[in-house]
Amino acid sequence: MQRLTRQRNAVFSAFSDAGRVLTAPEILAHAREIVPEISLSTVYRQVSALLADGEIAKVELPGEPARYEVACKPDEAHGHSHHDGEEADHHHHYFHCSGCGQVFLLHACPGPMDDLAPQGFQVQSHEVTLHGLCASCVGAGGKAGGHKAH
Amino acid sequence: MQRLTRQRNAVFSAFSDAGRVLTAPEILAHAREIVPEISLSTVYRQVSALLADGEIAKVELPGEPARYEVACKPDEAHGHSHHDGEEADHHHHYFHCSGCGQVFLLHACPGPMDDLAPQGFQVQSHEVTLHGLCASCVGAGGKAGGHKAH
DNA sequence: GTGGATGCAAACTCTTTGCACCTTG
DNA sequence: CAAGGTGCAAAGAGTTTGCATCCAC
Repeated sequence: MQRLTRQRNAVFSAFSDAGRVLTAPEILAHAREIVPEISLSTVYRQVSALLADGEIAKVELPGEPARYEVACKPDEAHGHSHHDGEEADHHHHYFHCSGCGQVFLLHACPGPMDDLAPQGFQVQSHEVTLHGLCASCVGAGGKAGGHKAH
Repeated sequence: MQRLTRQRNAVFSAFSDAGRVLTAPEILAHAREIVPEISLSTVYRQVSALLADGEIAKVELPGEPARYEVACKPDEAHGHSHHDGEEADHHHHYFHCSGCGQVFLLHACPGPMDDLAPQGFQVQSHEVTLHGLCASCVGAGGKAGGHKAH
């Protein structure tokens, strides 16, 4: 179904290059280092395909454009070709640095928070976003809040 | 500075009418019940003014258009604007119902989560969003997903 | 009467889509 | 060669802004 175009490869390898959570324009920039003529439309189309394939996951933070990260597919390469519809656990939380604007994956979860909801409400999932300064920005002078690296 | 226009009044009373967290188009709909000729631009402009005045607060949830809620201003009118740092800011979390799409304010907070961040990161704030079914939608048969309350 | 507020339309950001052309298998 | 992907441009949602008009003060 999916053809192995240079563009598809470029989009996917953009994640390996950066190894972090990327916006569509950031993916475009990385992909253009490999295929300079690639367009933003193709990035979005390949991102959609990769999302459908479960290769990457969408990361939406409040007030931010969508980002994408490589999905953690525990044992997809182990010969288990039978892929059950939903990958059970894309349950991640994120840290948004107000210094450089980057988003980092957190490897911890505060656990279920069903008790925060009012009586009679049925909690199905939760999202946590942390804001602050990443290690680099703390080192670079702490109070540099707000200015974006460009 | 601010003139008491019918539109400003209509926008502000939209919140009293609904008493919940509203998107701009929802504010427009409520305001039009009072001032039918009001435009979406004016809603956005009045919302900006009300935000600047601290009358309302912006509520941004992942993957959702911005919403607005009346700000809790503890005792701003009493002349005592200085507080002990207890709840100077409106630190709220929200519940997003996947049934009716409404957003509800939560009155609890899981507390600081600085330990979720990697070493060297400086956590300044956190946001929590719960997803699930509100009491009405649970009562209405749970899987009523998608239909909006008019 | 004057200046801030309004309504309309255009602009802007982010994302999706229609269409003619090109590439992969 | 044909199915499918690509680039460009245009369309959409959500939000902001320029401008002539209007109305609260």
